[in-house]
Amino acid sequence: MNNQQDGGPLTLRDVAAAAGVSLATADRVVNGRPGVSEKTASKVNEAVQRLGFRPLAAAAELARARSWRFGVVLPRGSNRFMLDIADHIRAQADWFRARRIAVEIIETDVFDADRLAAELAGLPGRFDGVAVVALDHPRIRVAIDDLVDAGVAVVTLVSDSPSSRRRHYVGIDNIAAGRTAGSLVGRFLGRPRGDDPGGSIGIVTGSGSLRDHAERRFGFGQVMTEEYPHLTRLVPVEGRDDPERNRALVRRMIADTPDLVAIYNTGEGSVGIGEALAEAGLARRILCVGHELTPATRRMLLDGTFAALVAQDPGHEVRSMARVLHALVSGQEIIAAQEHIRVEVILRDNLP
Amino acid sequence: MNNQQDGGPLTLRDVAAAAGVSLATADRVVNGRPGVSEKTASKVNEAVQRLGFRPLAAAAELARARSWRFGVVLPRGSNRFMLDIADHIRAQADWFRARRIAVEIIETDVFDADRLAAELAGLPGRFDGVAVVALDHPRIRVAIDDLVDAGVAVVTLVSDSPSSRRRHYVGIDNIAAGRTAGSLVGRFLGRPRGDDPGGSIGIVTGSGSLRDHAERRFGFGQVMTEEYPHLTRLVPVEGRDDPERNRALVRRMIADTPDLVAIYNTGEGSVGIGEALAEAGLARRILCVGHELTPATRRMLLDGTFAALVAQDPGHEVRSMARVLHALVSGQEIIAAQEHIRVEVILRDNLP
DNA sequence: CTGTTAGCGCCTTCAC
DNA sequence: GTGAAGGCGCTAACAG
Repeated sequence: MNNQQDGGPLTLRDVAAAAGVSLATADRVVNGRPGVSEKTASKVNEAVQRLGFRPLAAAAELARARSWRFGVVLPRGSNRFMLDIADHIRAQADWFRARRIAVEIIETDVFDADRLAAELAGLPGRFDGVAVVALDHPRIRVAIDDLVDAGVAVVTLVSDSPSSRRRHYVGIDNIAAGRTAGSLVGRFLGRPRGDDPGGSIGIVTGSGSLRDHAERRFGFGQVMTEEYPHLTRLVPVEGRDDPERNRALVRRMIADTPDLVAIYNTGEGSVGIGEALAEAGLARRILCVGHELTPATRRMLLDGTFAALVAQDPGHEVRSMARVLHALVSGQEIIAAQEHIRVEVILRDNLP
Repeated sequence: MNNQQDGGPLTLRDVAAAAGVSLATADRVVNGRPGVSEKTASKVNEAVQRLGFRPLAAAAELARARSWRFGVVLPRGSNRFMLDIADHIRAQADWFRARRIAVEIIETDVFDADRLAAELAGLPGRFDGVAVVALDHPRIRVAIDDLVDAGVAVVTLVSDSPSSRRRHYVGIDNIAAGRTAGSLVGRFLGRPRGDDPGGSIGIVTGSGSLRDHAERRFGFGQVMTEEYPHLTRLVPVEGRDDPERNRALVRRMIADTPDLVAIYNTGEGSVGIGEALAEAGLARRILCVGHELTPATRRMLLDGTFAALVAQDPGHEVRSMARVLHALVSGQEIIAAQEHIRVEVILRDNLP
């Protein structure tokens, strides 16, 4: 790491001197601004290379003296996970302030494409950067592309709109998340032995049309088909992430499925599943795997109702969103490796 | 988040004006420096509260114009995981440079307490902050405390010395990591059914005296005893994290243990275990759980030799170390929640 | 196309 | 105990 012959830290001024140009010219080259001849530019670049110059971020930030407005579009009301996202944004207030970033959380009906599209249409001019919990819907794609065309830096958050021209997606690979859930269920149930008939697996999902849930079901199904063909998957039931609905659905599932051995919930509202099982005296006897760490799922992990959770860290996601938007608006590079959001597996024993 | 009535961003100058003092005095109060009377201080503090002032990090950093020297003491030669740590430190070079931090990696024989203690004794004066992969040994405790007394900010990395006065430990809870491994092994093997005799579990460990490995064995044993008493744990064998030794040990283990059903490796060198199993035609038939994601363990996860890994993210650890040391030397607060290093579970399906 | 110059917001001598 | 003034390294007007 001893990569600089310390004769006092290297500044742009040193580079300018070494290249025989003025500070301003060196600055133009380093920041890729126009108005410099080919040869002067290469002289400066050569000096940058030779001296190993890197601009001091703090000084650049101070001198730029620009402030930014970011908007974060989240589903209104909503579930614990989204509330956590909002809380983490507020918890980052100092980070934002220290970078002259004003953040506004905009709550809207994300599940209604028209409403969401209309909301997005009103954003240019109000914000320099926008993070949105998106829908994979043609109207949303257009709305996002319009935002991008209006010069707004756009990233999707948690739920992607991959066909849009958003600059970045902050969230997990939901197919991988579903596969992970599938492997956990399959392995936890164990290999069939002797005359073991396998059994049925119930699938509770939020809605058939949400991309993230669909991807999870898809990944789950992949693993089940490939690796655990002796297990039967029931037709997914839709509880719209609502504990009450989930409870009713699971009650019926229990009644209708004598060989039920496991339940996979692709979304929120896991607590309803736990309640239905407890009522039937089946808690801990039927294997449950769900998503996201919340007070409710934490409790059910600790009491054994749920065996494992597949999760994404909302804190990481918010910090990543902040870094990425800031990098995008201020023209810095984003370090992909650092911004990868992991699919986490949480058992009772590695609860954070 | 609309917490500032924007009339242009708030600066220390505004606070000084509001409190009726000079910039310098306001600065002294805000940074808790001496030489201000009680009443002036409270006037300033009141203004800070009322206006909701937060200093702009970039300006502070620039004005401080101080540079720091950090040293990171790592085990010499060493395994893939430690090499990854070193690589991540080099990959953070820009981050460090942008904060005027010069980092030096110091390789030493961490496993020899005297050698390590001597190395640490030579550090004061050379560094403002030191991160060390420590040993839980009285001599190391003293060496760390001496460093702290010499005014050096010290954090332990990956392996702790909890009785020392190090300011922070950057690493995972190894008991939790061992428990997690235990739950994975227990659940993957499945509940005993009918006349199922359970089986034996081999334990491969680095050395009996390393604290992290001992803690992992302890956590693993806790879960086994509590939850899976039908499984027999063999006496741990010590392979010093060396693939060759591990291979020989596992060969013998296979020969001596007809009912071997699983192997848990608390440390490195998992590849030797995989090789021994492959030779015996037992790969994928004996359940393996190990630690840390490396090219070798990744391969064995993909081919099914290992069912799961319990891991810590070296990238997170290096970034956390950097943030914490920087915060310590520059007198900033550290956000505990953000610095918690997670015990990760990696399956084939959620490989990053 | 290139150079000069005045700050960005805070910290740190140095006087008072 | 308090204040005035210069500068940290870079950027962005403005001249030339």
